[in-house]
Amino acid sequence: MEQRYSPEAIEAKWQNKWEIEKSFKVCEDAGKPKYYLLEMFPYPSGKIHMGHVRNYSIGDVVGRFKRMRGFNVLHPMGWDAFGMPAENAAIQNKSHPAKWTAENIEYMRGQLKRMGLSYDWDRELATCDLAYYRWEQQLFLEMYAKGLAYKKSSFVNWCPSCATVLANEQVENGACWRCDSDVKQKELEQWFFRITDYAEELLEFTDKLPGWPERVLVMQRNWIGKSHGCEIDFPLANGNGAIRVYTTRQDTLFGATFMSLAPEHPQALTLTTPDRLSEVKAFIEKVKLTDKQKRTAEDFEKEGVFTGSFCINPATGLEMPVYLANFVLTDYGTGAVMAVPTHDQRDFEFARKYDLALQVVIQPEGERLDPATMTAAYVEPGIMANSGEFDGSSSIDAKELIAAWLEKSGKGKKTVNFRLRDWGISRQRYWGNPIPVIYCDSCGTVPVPAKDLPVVLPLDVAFTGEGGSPLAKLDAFVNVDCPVCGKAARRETDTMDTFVQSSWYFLRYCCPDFTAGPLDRDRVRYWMSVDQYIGGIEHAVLHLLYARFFTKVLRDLGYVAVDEPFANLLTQGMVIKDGAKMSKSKGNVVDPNGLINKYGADTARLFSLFAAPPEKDLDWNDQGVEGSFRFLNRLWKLVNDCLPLIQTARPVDPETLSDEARSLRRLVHKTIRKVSADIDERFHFNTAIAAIMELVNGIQAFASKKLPQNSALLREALESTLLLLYPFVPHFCEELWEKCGHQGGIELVGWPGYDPDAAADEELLIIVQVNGKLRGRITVPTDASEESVKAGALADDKVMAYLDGKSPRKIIYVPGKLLNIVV
RNA sequence: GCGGUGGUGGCGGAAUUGGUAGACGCACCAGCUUGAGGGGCUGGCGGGGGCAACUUCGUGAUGGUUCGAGUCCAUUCCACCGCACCA
Repeated sequence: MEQRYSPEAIEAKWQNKWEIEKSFKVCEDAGKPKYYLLEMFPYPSGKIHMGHVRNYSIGDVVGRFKRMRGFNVLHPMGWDAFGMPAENAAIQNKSHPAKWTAENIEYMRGQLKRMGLSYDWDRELATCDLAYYRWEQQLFLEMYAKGLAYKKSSFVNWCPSCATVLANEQVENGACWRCDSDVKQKELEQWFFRITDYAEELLEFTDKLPGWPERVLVMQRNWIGKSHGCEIDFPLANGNGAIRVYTTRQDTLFGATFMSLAPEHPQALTLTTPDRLSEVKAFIEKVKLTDKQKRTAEDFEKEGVFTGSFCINPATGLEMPVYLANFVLTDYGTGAVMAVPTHDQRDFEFARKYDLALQVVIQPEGERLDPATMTAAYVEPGIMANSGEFDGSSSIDAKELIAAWLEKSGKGKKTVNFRLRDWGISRQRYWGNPIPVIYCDSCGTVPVPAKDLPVVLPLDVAFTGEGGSPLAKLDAFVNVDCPVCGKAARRETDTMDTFVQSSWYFLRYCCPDFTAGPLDRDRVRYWMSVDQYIGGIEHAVLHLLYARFFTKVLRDLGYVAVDEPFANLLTQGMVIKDGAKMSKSKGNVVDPNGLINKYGADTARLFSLFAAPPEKDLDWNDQGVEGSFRFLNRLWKLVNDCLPLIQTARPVDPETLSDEARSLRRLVHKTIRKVSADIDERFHFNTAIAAIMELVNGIQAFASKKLPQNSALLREALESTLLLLYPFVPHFCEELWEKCGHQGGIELVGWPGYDPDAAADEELLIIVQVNGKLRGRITVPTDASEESVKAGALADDKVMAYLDGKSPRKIIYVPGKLLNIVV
């Protein structure tokens, strides 16, 4: 009779059943509320790690809970399958990225299935499948037609190790986000997505995403980097044109005494006088060779070179020497800065070094700055000085006044500037989605006509590891007739950034089998937006910004009806062990396979959910895993011991219960109430599990008492426990549920409701304080009046001792909770 | 420097609206069970004092508001994360 808890057999049994019956397959159903639940899809790197276990365990609790609650839950899974590691592995193993990727997917799919995750596997997709990326090519061409995809020559971030371009978002501390090599600057013709067209809306909607963590929104706002300022033209002294600057400090205009240009500024060389040419060229070369990270560090020595030219301050009419300066960034504002050494620290240091003029135009209140004795720039607000008609007003007002004066006089205009740059998507790599474009000597850049799509990524390619894209060496791919004029032309050999694929995969999940276009508008309309998205914080800017951009573009192309893709975002914490993030290099990884082999998937899931709330870092602890396993064993034994009682039990009759029995039943219904709220409202799975553990402790204590056993109550208590625990440990609960004599599975039963009467307290514990300190506890009937509670408290021996004969000055009563006697 | 998050027992963490600080679990200690190991069961477990009932202190620090503060306010220290020469 007694049977040990053996997860291996149980888990295989239920996983098999779910697979055969396609238990989690969904389609659109107008009769049910929909719930789109999504976890960030993995890169098929080889095998899953603990971060995946945690991410997908969190998701699965939500999915199973929502299904029990009657929602039509879309819960898909797929593979972010293009990318560099596949190519690198292919070079190393003399294999093929397609083979490596397919094998990894095969293996990792098996691992996910062993975790018992409730995905609709019929919707599985891999971004490297033609059935996926072909539609992305169509979307690219639609974006090209609208001017949202374009090509330009620019200085780009170049990773020499990966031999490819990186987006700004993929450069971390001047190094490649993937391989950590130093990133160099290189001038290349590149494809871009015009994300800057959406900068304003992307920013605006960060205030309309209440379901997102504040820090992610803040990071996105900072990344977009909107600022208000002015563009001002400084005429050249020789009368040949002007230099345009961007500034947010137009209030300091009268104090601008020289001009600083980025070394890459297009006017840098044309402004250089012949006598200065060799020195300027040497400076530009030097800056280009400097590592960008070092160059943009705050403490990097400010250096520059005089071009020999002068421009005119449009406010003062004074001549200003034009310098090139290493700290001026070419891709922010206009790449030219009006230098105000008295009120900007960088300009101050620069002016001191090159002995340039200083003019104070903002005086702190009650103080007079003297340029001769200043040791640092004064950057705070103050009173305007040396600024003509603006003298005497506050510098805060002067910002507006001078902006208005510039506009009126035609010398400048108010403008808004963004830090966000367009998204460079060209990658000089093979394992990606080919950019569907042809170059013709006569016709220029020609998009591949719709009838010729898709551009299939050829598989018969050699992986030598020598520089350059393998595609460029494949004549059969490169050489093509121009679709316009028919003459010999060349294909684009760059592929798209893998972040393009992950920018719309969640839309394709709505209709993965659709063959008439990228998206089935009706099905997308039914499912979108994603109700809950769950993933790592590392994508706070990259993926989550690109996906928002794509959703807005696809909305404007008529494919989707929503403004934002993800209504609620949960960023789960990292998995930590021995004080550091789990990683191969630290040698502190716990292999999910070993864990599942030893304890089963249910224990792995339970511990990863119990040890910390989802958004916090999880401190991995092998002994803690033992504790979770122990709990399941204890419950297993308890249910099995009670089976004979359960199987013959009738429904509970509240009228016949003893005091102990009513008390246990109260615990059952209170626990249902708490667990429901913890899962649904707060995603606090750790406290939900703790409450269930308390319930099990209570049931066990009751069952072990030598009381006449109440089979009806035990049945209600244990079966409620199984229902509550099901989202966390589904195999375990299904198995015991079946043993209790039920057929058809737990999800059909639905989430248990609680009986308010059964959960209601019969008497109340009132905390009695004297002067705010705990001095006694009294129990009173639930309907006790304030007067009777006060009388009861004052009559309490301990309370009386503390009152020491003094009469209360004031008595505060919090109904049903607490009484504070002030003396 | 700017922004965000956090600081509670030996450890992970509870305390949802300002109302019993330390739920639940881990580790540890004692006892029972078992041939031993393992496992299981029972009890204890913030610091100081006391045989004990009990008492006193205690949520990074300092001050404040309040009958009452882990929770609110001010100042401050520390840790982690993100951004950072952005004109």
